[in-house]
Amino acid sequence: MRQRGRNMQAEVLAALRRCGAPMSAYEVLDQVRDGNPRLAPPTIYRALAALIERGKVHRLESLKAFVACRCERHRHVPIFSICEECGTVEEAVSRDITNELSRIAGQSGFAPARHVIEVHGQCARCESKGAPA
Amino acid sequence: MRQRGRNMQAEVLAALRRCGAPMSAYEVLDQVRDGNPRLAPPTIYRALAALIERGKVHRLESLKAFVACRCERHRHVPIFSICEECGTVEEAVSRDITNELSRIAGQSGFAPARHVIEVHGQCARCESKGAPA
DNA sequence: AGGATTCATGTTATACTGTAACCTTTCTTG
DNA sequence: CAAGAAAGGTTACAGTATAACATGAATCCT
Repeated sequence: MRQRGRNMQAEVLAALRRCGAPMSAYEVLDQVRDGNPRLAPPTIYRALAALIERGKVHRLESLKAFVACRCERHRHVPIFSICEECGTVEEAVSRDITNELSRIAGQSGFAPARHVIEVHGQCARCESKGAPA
Repeated sequence: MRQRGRNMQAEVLAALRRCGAPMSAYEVLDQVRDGNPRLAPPTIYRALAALIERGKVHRLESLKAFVACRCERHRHVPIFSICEECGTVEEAVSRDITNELSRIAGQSGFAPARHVIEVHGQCARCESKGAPA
Protein backbone atom coordinates (compact mmCIF):
# COMPACT_ATOMS: atom_id res chain seq x y z
CA MET A 1 0.00 0.00 0.00
CA ARG A 2 0.97 3.60 -0.49
CA GLN A 3 3.68 2.59 -2.84
CA ARG A 4 3.40 5.11 -5.59
CA GLY A 5 4.95 7.91 -3.61
CA ARG A 6 8.14 6.03 -3.14
CA ASN A 7 8.99 5.92 -6.82
CA MET A 8 9.76 9.58 -7.20
CA GLN A 9 11.48 9.60 -3.85
CA ALA A 10 13.61 6.66 -4.95
CA GLU A 11 14.63 8.41 -8.14
CA VAL A 12 15.51 11.59 -6.32
CA LEU A 13 17.49 9.73 -3.69
CA ALA A 14 19.31 7.76 -6.38
CA ALA A 15 20.26 10.95 -8.17
CA LEU A 16 21.61 12.46 -4.96
CA ARG A 17 23.60 9.31 -4.21
CA ARG A 18 25.03 9.08 -7.70
CA CYS A 19 26.22 12.64 -7.42
CA GLY A 20 27.66 12.39 -3.95
CA ALA A 21 28.07 16.13 -3.70
CA PRO A 22 25.34 18.58 -2.73
CA MET A 23 22.84 19.29 -5.47
CA SER A 24 20.37 22.09 -5.87
CA ALA A 25 16.76 21.09 -6.31
CA TYR A 26 16.98 22.12 -9.94
CA GLU A 27 20.03 19.98 -10.54
CA VAL A 28 18.09 17.05 -9.16
CA LEU A 29 15.25 18.02 -11.42
CA ASP A 30 17.52 17.91 -14.45
CA GLN A 31 18.87 14.51 -13.48
CA VAL A 32 15.51 12.92 -12.81
CA ARG A 33 13.99 14.52 -15.87
CA ASP A 34 16.02 12.31 -18.18
CA GLY A 35 13.43 9.60 -17.87
CA ASN A 36 10.40 11.80 -17.35
CA PRO A 37 10.29 14.67 -19.79
CA ARG A 38 7.66 16.70 -17.99
CA LEU A 39 8.73 17.04 -14.46
CA ALA A 40 8.17 20.29 -12.62
CA PRO A 41 9.76 21.72 -9.48
CA PRO A 42 6.92 20.90 -7.09
CA THR A 43 7.37 17.20 -7.72
CA ILE A 44 11.02 17.38 -6.79
CA TYR A 45 10.43 19.56 -3.77
CA ARG A 46 7.74 17.19 -2.57
CA ALA A 47 10.01 14.19 -2.90
CA LEU A 48 12.82 16.05 -1.15
CA ALA A 49 10.51 17.06 1.69
CA ALA A 50 9.44 13.46 2.18
CA LEU A 51 13.02 12.19 2.08
CA ILE A 52 14.10 14.79 4.59
CA GLU A 53 11.19 13.81 6.78
CA ARG A 54 12.39 10.21 6.60
CA GLY A 55 15.96 11.26 7.39
CA LYS A 56 17.30 10.02 4.06
CA VAL A 57 18.27 13.45 2.82
CA HIS A 58 19.57 16.59 4.47
CA ARG A 59 19.23 20.12 3.30
CA LEU A 60 22.37 22.23 3.57
CA GLU A 61 20.79 25.49 4.59
CA SER A 62 23.80 27.62 3.89
CA LEU A 63 24.16 26.19 0.39
CA LYS A 64 20.48 25.94 -0.53
CA ALA A 65 21.34 22.39 -1.56
CA PHE A 66 20.55 18.81 -0.70
CA VAL A 67 22.63 15.71 0.03
CA ALA A 68 21.83 12.06 0.61
CA CYS A 69 22.45 11.09 4.21
CA ARG A 70 25.65 9.11 4.51
CA CYS A 71 25.09 7.69 7.96
CA GLU A 72 23.42 4.37 8.46
CA ARG A 73 21.72 5.58 11.56
CA HIS A 74 19.19 8.12 10.54
CA ARG A 75 17.46 10.33 13.08
CA HIS A 76 20.75 11.79 14.24
CA VAL A 77 21.92 15.39 14.23
CA PRO A 78 24.27 15.83 11.31
CA ILE A 79 27.26 18.15 11.42
CA PHE A 80 28.45 19.23 8.00
CA SER A 81 31.91 20.37 7.01
CA ILE A 82 31.69 22.26 3.75
CA CYS A 83 34.84 22.99 1.77
CA GLU A 84 34.51 26.33 0.06
CA GLU A 85 37.26 25.45 -2.39
CA CYS A 86 36.05 22.17 -3.85
CA GLY A 87 32.52 21.93 -2.52
CA THR A 88 33.12 18.63 -0.79
CA VAL A 89 30.87 17.99 2.17
CA GLU A 90 31.61 15.68 5.08
CA GLU A 91 28.94 14.54 7.48
CA ALA A 92 29.84 13.95 11.11
CA VAL A 93 28.02 13.18 14.32
CA SER A 94 28.82 14.23 17.86
CA ARG A 95 26.55 13.46 20.72
CA ASP A 96 28.55 15.84 22.90
CA ILE A 97 27.88 18.75 20.68
CA THR A 98 24.23 18.11 20.21
CA ASN A 99 23.74 17.58 23.92
CA GLU A 100 25.63 20.73 24.79
CA LEU A 101 23.77 22.63 22.15
CA SER A 102 20.44 21.48 23.52
CA ARG A 103 21.62 22.43 26.98
CA ILE A 104 22.61 25.94 25.93
CA ALA A 105 19.43 26.53 24.03
CA GLY A 106 17.46 25.01 26.89
CA GLN A 107 18.85 27.42 29.48
CA SER A 108 16.11 29.85 28.63
CA GLY A 109 13.50 27.12 28.52
CA PHE A 110 13.81 26.63 24.80
CA ALA A 111 12.80 23.19 23.54
CA PRO A 112 14.99 22.21 20.61
CA ALA A 113 13.44 20.25 17.78
CA ARG A 114 15.87 20.54 14.91
CA HIS A 115 19.55 21.44 14.73
CA VAL A 116 21.36 23.09 11.88
CA ILE A 117 25.14 22.78 12.19
CA GLU A 118 27.28 23.65 9.21
CA VAL A 119 30.95 24.55 9.22
CA HIS A 120 32.44 26.29 6.21
CA GLY A 121 36.15 26.19 5.60
CA GLN A 122 38.79 24.39 3.67
CA CYS A 123 39.25 20.64 3.52
CA ALA A 124 42.62 18.99 4.11
CA ARG A 125 43.05 18.20 0.46
CA CYS A 126 42.53 21.75 -0.75
CA GLU A 127 44.60 23.17 2.06
CA SER A 128 47.57 21.00 1.13
CA LYS A 129 47.21 22.08 -2.45
CA GLY A 130 48.19 25.50 -1.26
CA ALA A 131 45.01 27.42 -1.86
CA PRO A 132 45.24 30.10 0.82
CA ALA A 133 42.20 30.48 3.00
CA MET B 1 36.51 59.75 3.94
CA ARG B 2 34.53 56.93 2.49
CA GLN B 3 31.49 58.04 4.33
CA ARG B 4 28.81 57.70 1.78
CA GLY B 5 28.64 53.94 2.05
CA ARG B 6 27.82 53.96 5.68
CA ASN B 7 24.55 55.76 5.18
CA MET B 8 22.74 52.91 3.57
CA GLN B 9 24.30 50.48 5.98
CA ALA B 10 23.14 52.64 8.87
CA GLU B 11 19.60 52.73 7.56
CA VAL B 12 19.51 49.00 7.02
CA LEU B 13 20.93 48.32 10.47
CA ALA B 14 18.44 50.72 12.02
CA ALA B 15 15.57 48.96 10.31
CA LEU B 16 16.78 45.59 11.57
CA ARG B 17 17.16 46.91 15.10
CA ARG B 18 13.76 48.58 15.11
CA CYS B 19 12.20 45.31 14.07
CA GLY B 20 14.11 43.11 16.49
CA ALA B 21 12.92 39.96 14.77
CA PRO B 22 14.48 38.44 11.66
CA MET B 23 13.62 40.23 8.44
CA SER B 24 13.89 39.12 4.86
CA ALA B 25 15.94 41.31 2.57
CA TYR B 26 12.76 42.46 0.90
CA GLU B 27 11.18 43.41 4.21
CA VAL B 28 14.23 45.52 4.90
CA LEU B 29 13.86 46.99 1.46
CA ASP B 30 10.27 47.99 2.19
CA GLN B 31 11.26 49.61 5.46
CA VAL B 32 14.17 51.56 4.08
CA ARG B 33 12.22 52.52 0.99
CA ASP B 34 9.96 54.82 2.99
CA GLY B 35 12.50 57.56 2.71
CA ASN B 36 14.00 56.61 -0.64
CA PRO B 37 11.31 55.83 -3.20
CA ARG B 38 13.56 54.10 -5.73
CA LEU B 39 15.53 51.55 -3.91
CA ALA B 40 16.29 48.24 -5.57
CA PRO B 41 17.34 44.87 -4.13
CA PRO B 42 21.05 45.14 -4.97
CA THR B 43 21.42 48.17 -2.74
CA ILE B 44 19.97 46.30 0.23
CA TYR B 45 21.98 43.16 -0.45
CA ARG B 46 25.15 45.22 -0.70
CA ALA B 47 24.47 46.93 2.59
CA LEU B 48 23.64 43.61 4.23
CA ALA B 49 26.82 42.01 2.90
CA ALA B 50 28.90 44.87 4.31
CA LEU B 51 27.15 44.71 7.67
CA ILE B 52 27.66 40.97 7.86
CA GLU B 53 31.29 41.48 7.00
CA ARG B 54 31.53 43.93 9.87
CA GLY B 55 29.79 41.51 12.22
CA LYS B 56 26.85 43.85 12.79
CA VAL B 57 24.32 41.60 11.16
CA HIS B 58 23.86 37.86 10.92
CA ARG B 59 22.11 35.91 8.26
CA LEU B 60 19.85 33.13 9.52
CA GLU B 61 20.52 30.56 6.86
CA SER B 62 17.60 28.34 7.69
CA LEU B 63 15.20 31.27 7.56
CA LYS B 64 16.70 33.17 4.63
CA ALA B 65 16.51 36.16 6.91
CA PHE B 66 18.70 38.70 8.63
CA VAL B 67 18.99 39.99 12.21
CA ALA B 68 21.00 42.72 13.86
CA CYS B 69 23.68 41.28 16.09
CA ARG B 70 22.67 41.59 19.73
CA CYS B 71 26.04 40.94 21.28
CA GLU B 72 28.39 43.75 22.10
CA ARG B 73 31.36 41.65 21.20
CA HIS B 74 31.30 41.10 17.50
CA ARG B 75 33.51 38.53 15.82
CA HIS B 76 32.08 35.67 17.81
CA VAL B 77 30.29 32.54 16.66
CA PRO B 78 26.60 33.09 17.21
CA ILE B 79 24.23 30.29 18.17
CA PHE B 80 20.63 31.00 17.30
CA SER B 81 17.52 29.59 18.93
CA ILE B 82 14.59 30.03 16.61
CA CYS B 83 11.05 29.57 17.89
CA GLU B 84 8.90 28.07 15.18
CA GLU B 85 5.74 29.25 16.90
CA CYS B 86 6.35 32.94 17.34
CA GLY B 87 9.48 33.50 15.25
CA THR B 88 11.46 34.87 18.16
CA VAL B 89 15.20 34.44 17.83
CA GLU B 90 17.69 34.34 20.69
CA GLU B 91 21.40 34.72 20.15
CA ALA B 92 23.83 32.85 22.40
CA VAL B 93 27.54 32.21 22.55
CA SER B 94 29.42 29.18 23.77
CA ARG B 95 33.13 28.89 23.48
CA ASP B 96 32.87 25.21 24.38
CA ILE B 97 30.67 24.43 21.47
CA THR B 98 32.62 26.34 18.92
CA ASN B 99 35.87 24.81 20.12
CA GLU B 100 34.45 21.32 20.09
CA LEU B 101 32.95 21.93 16.70
CA SER B 102 36.26 23.09 15.31
CA ARG B 103 37.88 20.03 16.86
CA ILE B 104 35.41 17.64 15.28
CA ALA B 105 35.64 19.25 11.89
CA GLY B 106 39.41 19.40 12.25
CA GLN B 107 39.77 15.67 12.84
CA SER B 108 39.92 15.15 9.13
CA GLY B 109 42.22 18.11 8.64
CA PHE B 110 39.41 20.48 7.87
CA ALA B 111 40.14 24.15 8.60
CA PRO B 112 36.95 25.86 9.80
CA ALA B 113 36.35 29.44 8.75
CA ARG B 114 32.71 30.08 9.45
CA HIS B 115 30.16 28.35 11.66
CA VAL B 116 26.44 28.11 11.14
CA ILE B 117 24.59 26.99 14.25
CA GLU B 118 20.83 27.32 14.37
CA VAL B 119 18.44 25.46 16.62
CA HIS B 120 14.77 25.35 15.75
CA GLY B 121 12.21 24.57 18.37
CA GLN B 122 9.78 26.19 20.72
CA CYS B 123 10.55 29.00 23.11
CA ALA B 124 9.58 28.85 26.77
CA ARG B 125 6.82 31.36 26.31
CA CYS B 126 5.11 29.48 23.48
CA GLU B 127 5.60 26.18 25.23
CA SER B 128 3.87 27.40 28.35
CA LYS B 129 1.03 28.70 26.25
CA GLY B 130 0.30 25.09 25.46
CA ALA B 131 1.03 25.02 21.79
CA PRO B 132 2.07 21.39 21.32
CA ALA B 133 5.33 20.83 19.56
C1' DA C 1 -18.43 -4.64 -8.49
C1' DG C 2 -18.61 0.24 -8.13
C1' DG C 3 -18.56 4.64 -6.00
C1' DA C 4 -16.04 7.31 -2.51
C1' DT C 5 -11.74 8.41 -0.78
C1' DT C 6 -7.05 9.21 -0.48
C1' DC C 7 -2.79 10.53 -1.84
C1' DA C 8 1.13 11.08 -5.17
C1' DT C 9 1.96 13.42 -9.01
C1' DG C 10 1.09 16.67 -13.07
C1' DT C 11 0.46 21.32 -14.35
C1' DT C 12 0.27 26.20 -14.38
C1' DA C 13 1.47 30.11 -12.59
C1' DT C 14 3.69 32.95 -9.57
C1' DA C 15 6.15 34.53 -5.37
C1' DC C 16 10.39 35.05 -3.15
C1' DT C 17 15.52 35.39 -2.95
C1' DG C 18 19.61 36.92 -4.93
C1' DT C 19 22.96 38.77 -8.34
C1' DA C 20 25.22 40.27 -12.93
C1' DA C 21 26.26 44.13 -15.45
C1' DC C 22 26.43 48.59 -16.50
C1' DC C 23 25.59 53.57 -15.44
C1' DT C 24 25.69 57.73 -12.45
C1' DT C 25 27.07 60.34 -8.63
C1' DT C 26 30.00 61.68 -5.06
C1' DC C 27 34.25 62.02 -2.82
C1' DT C 28 39.27 61.99 -2.69
C1' DT C 29 43.69 62.91 -4.28
C1' DG C 30 47.38 64.66 -6.97
C1' DC D 1 40.48 70.69 -12.17
C1' DA D 2 41.24 65.90 -14.04
C1' DA D 3 41.55 61.21 -12.78
C1' DG D 4 40.29 57.57 -10.11
C1' DA D 5 37.84 55.01 -6.63
C1' DA D 6 33.89 53.61 -4.18
C1' DA D 7 28.85 53.68 -3.35
C1' DG D 8 24.70 53.56 -4.90
C1' DG D 9 21.08 53.56 -8.91
C1' DT D 10 18.99 50.92 -12.47
C1' DT D 11 17.70 47.26 -15.43
C1' DA D 12 17.26 42.87 -16.13
C1' DC D 13 17.40 38.35 -15.03
C1' DA D 14 18.82 33.88 -12.65
C1' DG D 15 17.84 30.72 -9.08
C1' DT D 16 14.88 28.96 -5.29
C1' DA D 17 10.41 27.66 -3.72
C1' DT D 18 5.46 27.13 -3.30
C1' DA D 19 0.25 27.97 -3.99
C1' DA D 20 -3.57 26.12 -6.16
C1' DC D 21 -5.97 23.25 -8.82
C1' DA D 22 -6.27 19.05 -12.09
C1' DT D 23 -5.38 14.22 -12.90
C1' DG D 24 -4.95 9.53 -12.16
C1' DA D 25 -4.00 5.36 -9.65
C1' DA D 26 -4.56 2.53 -5.55
C1' DT D 27 -7.50 1.56 -1.55
C1' DC D 28 -11.56 1.17 1.12
C1' DC D 29 -16.19 0.34 1.99
C1' DT D 30 -20.65 -1.40 1.26
